[in-house]
Parts: sequence; structure tokens; C-alpha cells
Amino acid sequence: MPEKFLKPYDPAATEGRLYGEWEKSGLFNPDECVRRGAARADAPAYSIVLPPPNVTGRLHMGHALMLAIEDIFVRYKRMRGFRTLWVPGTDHAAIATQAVVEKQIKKDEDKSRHDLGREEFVRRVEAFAEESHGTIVSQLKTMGASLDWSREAFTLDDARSRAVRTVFKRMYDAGLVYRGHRIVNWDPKGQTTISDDEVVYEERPAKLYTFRYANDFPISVATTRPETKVGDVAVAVHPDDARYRDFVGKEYDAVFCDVPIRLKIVADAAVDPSFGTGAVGVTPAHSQTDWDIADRHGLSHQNIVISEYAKMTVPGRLNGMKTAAARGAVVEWLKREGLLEKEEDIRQNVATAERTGGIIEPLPKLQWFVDVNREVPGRGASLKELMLEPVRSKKIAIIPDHFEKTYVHWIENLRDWCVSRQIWYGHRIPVWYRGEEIQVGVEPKEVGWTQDEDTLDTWFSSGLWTFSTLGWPDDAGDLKTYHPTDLLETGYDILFFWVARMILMTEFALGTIPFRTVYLHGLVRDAQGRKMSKSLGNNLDPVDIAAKFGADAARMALVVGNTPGTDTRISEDKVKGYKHFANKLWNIARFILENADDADAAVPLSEADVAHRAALDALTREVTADIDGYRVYLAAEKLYHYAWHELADNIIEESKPVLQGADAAAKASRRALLARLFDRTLRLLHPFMPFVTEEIWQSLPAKDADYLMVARWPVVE
RNA sequence: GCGCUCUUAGCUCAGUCGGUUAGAGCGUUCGCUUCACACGCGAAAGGUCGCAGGUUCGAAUCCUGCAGAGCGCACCA
Repeated sequence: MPEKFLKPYDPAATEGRLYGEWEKSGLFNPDECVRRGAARADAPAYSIVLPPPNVTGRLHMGHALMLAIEDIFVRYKRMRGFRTLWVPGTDHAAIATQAVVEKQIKKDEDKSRHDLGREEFVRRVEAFAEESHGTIVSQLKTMGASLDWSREAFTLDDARSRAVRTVFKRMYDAGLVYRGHRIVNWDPKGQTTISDDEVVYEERPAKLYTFRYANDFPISVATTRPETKVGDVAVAVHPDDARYRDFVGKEYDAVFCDVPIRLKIVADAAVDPSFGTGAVGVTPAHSQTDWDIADRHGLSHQNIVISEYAKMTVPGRLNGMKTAAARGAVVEWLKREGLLEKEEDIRQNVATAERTGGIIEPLPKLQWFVDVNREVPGRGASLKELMLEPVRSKKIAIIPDHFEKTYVHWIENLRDWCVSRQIWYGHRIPVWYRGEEIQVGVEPKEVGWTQDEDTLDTWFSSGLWTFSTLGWPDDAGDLKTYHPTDLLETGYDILFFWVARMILMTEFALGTIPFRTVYLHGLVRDAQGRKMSKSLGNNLDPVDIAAKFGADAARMALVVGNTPGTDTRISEDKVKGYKHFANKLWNIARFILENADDADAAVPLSEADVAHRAALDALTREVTADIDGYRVYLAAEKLYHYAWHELADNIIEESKPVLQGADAAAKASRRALLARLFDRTLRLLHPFMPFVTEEIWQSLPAKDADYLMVARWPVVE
């Protein structure tokens, strides 16, 4: 028996070495598995693409959970003989990464990106991304993820850039990507547009002011943003509102806080007669709703009174003031003029930018959009409909299935997707202009063309991930073999951001689904159920945890009892429990090596031993069905329970007198049984705890594969 | 406003979509230098399954209502 079994199991001395051995063996690569006879050349394929972590820093516990679940499926399928591919990669995460570097440069050098210039700034971001990439790769390996590194991808590398340009060009030619002057979510802090999904609403206290535009103006209106009223072009009332019916269609002139305005009274069903005075000042350039009202009544959209820097751009006293200051100034003026009628405290949802926290300023801008309602040529359906169909028809199954409703509900409310961003890091929009001319896709050879300054929303490139990583637009081997992928495993919090976009992009570019099953895991919270965050300081670093207790223990702690779609809690104590379990396996191994290392598998089993074997057969069937049914949380728990409380507590204990007794046949049978049960247990546990099981396996005297990783999963008929 | 989820032992959660006596981990109590393991072993206590109805031979599980917690979307003048 190897010396190491005389001491407790030491994950730190084992895990890194074993990962290196696995990697060197090449067996994470399905082609190599075929070459080495670990998978048949005609075996069915099984594929997962790793949701690419952002190159913004380090992995968190959510990543660790994702890796644990995906690696369980990948290792299980590999042991079942599938040509199993798990593609690694990272995401350039445009805004997020740029923001990190901008902050860093501001802090270190007190410079903005404009001080550095586009070229130099992008170089800095790339250097940061490179460094961050290295950290992330080593963290992925620490967790034991059996990824095929020969196929690693990055959302901003050359192959992925080619895919992005190709999709953009095809969408443009199909009329599905268009440039339009529309109201967008402008983030004055990040100086860029963002999509509707990147807006987060925060409830804050606010004041609702009721006022008149002028003394002779007949209607009072209520607003939380008096400073925007210099941009009003109309007052809207509900068509059935008897109070205002006589005024509809009339126009009034006023000078509002030095700004001359002309207001038309319009009737629109979007107005809620019970809110405020039942009359709304319409500011088309600075509110989506008002923009829509203006559309319906043929009013001007172009009365812009706020700049990209959230400053007033009007004649008179307000000019150049920040919106917050202008608000005060307008209220002052209203009071002085006797126009302010009421001031009340209310709670208001304020739109903020997810990444920068800046308050969103809706502004009309010339941007690129993906049209989700226009018919896709040759498909007889819009992108929206193409996103709905595979989920409704169950071609894509979402686990847990109640998220299918959430998904459908979201798609039905979807608006056109603004894909252009005014940031520098990312895929530059593949469009060139020369005067009135425009060229899309490939840079023109002639002089005089200039490329669009903007970059694409990061989700545009990650939306292509399942097929851009497999060689598309070339219709070559990997794409044919591994696409559509089998499983997409990710957090429910990015169902809309990412999962929906992948379905959109894949339906458009390939006319098929990107994956057959979506498994959504929940958030990983701390022991008190709080979200992990920097400000609370309650973050657990998966690499620290793995160093302290072993990656196997971390994986088990994250997986056991963690049902899909439900948040889970993690604490060091919980992980510690599974470190003890790894040690328990270690000691079982010691017992087996001491007592059954010379077991003869051919010996006939006694009646009692046959029963033990049958019980494990039953468990094997259950665990297999659980994994196939995506109940890994149950499979893990059952195996834990079997190894500890059945194999160790009962079977080994009752074996002691037998092994020391005089009945030679019973002894031989028991030795064969123990060797057999333990061999089986290691195989079943391997996807969950790959390191300790592999380490023990390699010390077993009789084994049918060099690596447990590619040993056969036990199939019981 | 529309929609979704949750409420089971002191704590954290399962309960594979109706079937003996409702399970696990942690915690608690008691006892163990038992020759695989103190990162351990043995034993024990602990639950009107949120509340009220209904369906059923049978309900933690299905239906209705109520209460509490959380989440998503929309609105937010």
C-alpha cells in the first residue's frame, strides 16, 4: 500500500498534479479520446460550451457552481463513451472591462481615456484583459474543469471577429440591422448608450411638482423633472377625460423659464387620468413614452434640451446647468412666478446604468438597432417569433420549466435591440462611410472611407458563442459534429441577456437552435442568505476555498441539495464537511488496500454478498437516472450517503469479523465484494469529486483504464 | 398592474410531479484512545409539512381562498 494512505488525504498535494496529468494525457479532447480508444469514432457526440467568464478579474462562487455542474455532465458523458466536448473561453465584456481599466487609469495617472487616445487606451485594455485571462484560466483548472484547451476561444479574437462581421453583414443585407435616429438609454457617466436590459430601476424618494406653464395656461400638469419642461411640445390628456375635452386640439404659447415653448393639447390613451392632474407634459426628446406620444400625433421629436453630459442646452438662465441644478432653478422660478401649485413626496423608480450606476438620460441618437419585428427573409417569421418558437415547441427545454413562461413573457415585450456602444473596447461596427455612401462587412480598398466610431454591444458577440466557437462560418468538422450543443448551463440572471440572444443569433445565422437543454442554476449566497458583494466583504473566493478544503469539497458543497433555479447558501463549514468526506473515501481506500488488495474477481459471491451487490446495482440505476434527468443535486447526495453510511458504516464494519474469521470461502467472497463495490463507488463519484477518486483509482491493483476519467460508467440493465 | 417562486426538524434544504412509520447535512444531548479513519465511531432527542377549506380509499405532494417572504416584467408625468 502506498505510503500516502497512512496520512490523511491532502488535496493540496494532489489536485494540481492530477490536473496536469489529465491535461498532458490529452483526454479532455474528444479527438484524442478516439485516438486512444477511450471513445469510439462513431460514438454519439455530446457538447457544452462554457459560458465565457468576463476578463474583468477573478472567478466568484457562481462560476464555481457553474463549473461543478457542467463538469459533472461532461465527465459523466465521457465515461459513458460519448465523444464529449467542453469548449473553454473568455468574454471581452466590453463595457465592464473598459470601465475597470478606465477607473484604474484615473486612479493611477489621473487621466481619462480621451487623454490617452483610442489606440493607446485599447492597448491598455488589451493588456489588462490578457492578464485577467491568465488568472481565469488557472482558476478554471483549479476547479478541475475538464475543458478541451486546444479549442479555447475569446469573444474578441480573430475567428470570433470574423463571425461577428459575417452575422452583422448578413443581418444588414436582410434589413434586420438598421441605423436609426431613435430615443435610447444614454448613460452620461459611461458616455454610451445601453440596451433596455442593462437598465436597472432603483426606487428612490422624489418630489412631484404640480404647476402651470404660464398664468394663462388652462391646464395644470405634474412632473418629477421640471427642468425637462423647457423641452415640452404638447400636453396630453386621456381622450375620455371630460375635464379637458374642450381643450384638445388647441395650441398655446408660453415662455417657460426664459424658454419660448409652444404646446398643443392632444388626447392620448397612454395617459392615466387618475395620476397627478391627469395631464402630462410631453417631452419627446427625453422620454420614451413621450416620444411614442409624439409619434402618434405628428409632433416634433427634435426639441432637445439636455446634452450627452446631462447639461441644459437652452437659451436663458438654465443654459449649461447640470440637470439637477436646473431642476432647482426651475422650481425657484415657478415659485416666484406663482405657478407652482403643489409639491409632494413620492417614491420613484429611477433608471440607472447597470455597470456605471449613472442615471439614465433618455436621448434621441443615431444608433444601430436589431429589428426584432421585421420578417426574416426566407423564414416567414420575425426574430421575435423565431425566439419564441423553439421554446414553445419544446425543442429547447428550460430547467426548471417555469422559466419558460418568464422567457416567453419577456420576448413578447421585447423592443428593437440597440447594439451600438460609444466605447472603444469591443468589436468595432463593420460599417464604413464616404459621404452618402455606406459599405458594410468588409473595409473598402479605396481611400476616403471612414469606419463607424462605435463598437457592438458585448452580447452581440456572445450571442454567437455556441457556433462561433465551433468554426462557423466555415461549415467544417466541429460545427457539423457538435452543433447544436446539448446543454447550456448558466445562471437564471442572464436568461434574457444571453440565452435569449443566443437563440436569436443562432436561428438567424444557422436556422437552428443553439442547444437542446438550458439548465439554470441559482445565485450563490453567503451563510446568512445575503448576496456576496465587495461592499459587504462576504465574498468567498473559490480558489481560496479549494486551497483550504480541496476543489472536490467545494464542488460537492455547491452541488448537493442545490436544485436548479433556486438560490443556494454556502459557508466554509459546509465545504469542510465534504473535505471530511474526501478523507473518508481515502480511509475506505486504505481499508480496502489492506484487506482486499488481492481480491479475486472470479470468486463466486456468497448469498449475503450478492445482496450487497444488488443494492449497489439499484443505486447505480437511480444515480444514472438522476443525472440523465438533471437531478445532480440528488445523485450527489445519494452517493455521499451510500459511501459513508452504507459502504463504510455497515458493509466494512460487518466485514471485519468475516475477514478475521476461519471461513475461507466467505473471506474470499467478501474480498471480491469489497473490491467490486469500491471500484463501482469511485466510478460513480468521479464526476462529482474527480480528484480524490482519480488519486485513489490510480493506486488500485486491478483497474481497467489508466485514468478513472475515461473508465467506463457502470451500466446496469 | 401582469407574471413566477417559496413557506417541511433549532438552522440550511431535499422529498424524482398522490402511496408503509416525512428524509439529509449542520447543530444539540449522551457515551466511546473499538486494530480504515477523532477530518472519527456508537446512540438519542427533535416536525399539527404557513393557515382554512376542497378533491381522493389515501394529500407535504392536486384544486380554491387567505397570510407572509422573495423575484421578474411593465408603468413610473
